[in-house]
Amino acid sequence: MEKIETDGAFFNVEQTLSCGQVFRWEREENGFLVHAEDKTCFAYNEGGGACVCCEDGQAEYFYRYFDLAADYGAYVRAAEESGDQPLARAARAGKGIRILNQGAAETLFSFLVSQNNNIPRIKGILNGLCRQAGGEHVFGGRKFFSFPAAETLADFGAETLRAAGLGYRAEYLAGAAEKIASGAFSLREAAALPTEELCGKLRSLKGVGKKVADCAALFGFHRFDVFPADTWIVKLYKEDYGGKETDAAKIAAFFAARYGKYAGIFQQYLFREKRGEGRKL
DNA sequence: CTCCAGGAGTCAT
DNA sequence: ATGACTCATGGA
Repeated sequence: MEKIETDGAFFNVEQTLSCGQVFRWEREENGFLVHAEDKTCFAYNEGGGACVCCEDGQAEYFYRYFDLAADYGAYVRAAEESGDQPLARAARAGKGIRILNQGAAETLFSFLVSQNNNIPRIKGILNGLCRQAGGEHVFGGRKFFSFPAAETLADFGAETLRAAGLGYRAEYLAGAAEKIASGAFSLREAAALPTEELCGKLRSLKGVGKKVADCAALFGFHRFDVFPADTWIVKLYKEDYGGKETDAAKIAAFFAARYGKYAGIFQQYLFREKRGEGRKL
């Protein structure tokens, strides 16, 4: 077992996990189990610090996963000095958020499932998919299910996915998995594209619209220059920014232009603040 | 019962 | 370019 210890001033595990960027995690007694692709770790805050425990040889993976090389104090400072009061308040309250480096495929598939759905149910569906289609891996002597490979999801097919509770999204996931598995869609090539082209390529997949593409770009490709606009952000825009647009795409463009290279992380501060901390996930 | 959830595709203006 | 309608599913 390996252990990463770091300062907790700008790394709060609960905030990082509960702000909607990741679905595969569970609260334990003194921390959180976090599942990423075919690995699991245990993360917690304690006495002003943060710790991540993982299997031997995975420290580098999780160091990058939690984006521990980046200076999130600088993001918080930028938000506080922006003169944007709702943003400054949200950043102060959520200063422990970090944008994870999740696997591109897992992120894309997860946010395909997320459309017109709620977070507890998304978590349930994804856990079910892992149990049915994912392999097993071990952490701390316990067995956990991995996120399924695109090939496995493609083999499952739309009917099986529909039975797993995906509803009308089953065809979308099956189609995307098939294109990725066959090589017709290359996530590796997509990763080399500038953000706008990356989003365009993602949106060429059926079922991937503006919102899902933005989430995949931010959470799966670590592009901070997008601002995913969901129903909560629309509400925030109307109530706290006095905006009069109603189209989510225009609202996303408004914030993306406003916040530039910080749009993604600022979006997480605002999303978490608007959705509220006390919510059961 | 209706409404909503980290929306997107399709078709009619 | 914009607007309504529809697409499963479960919880409130």
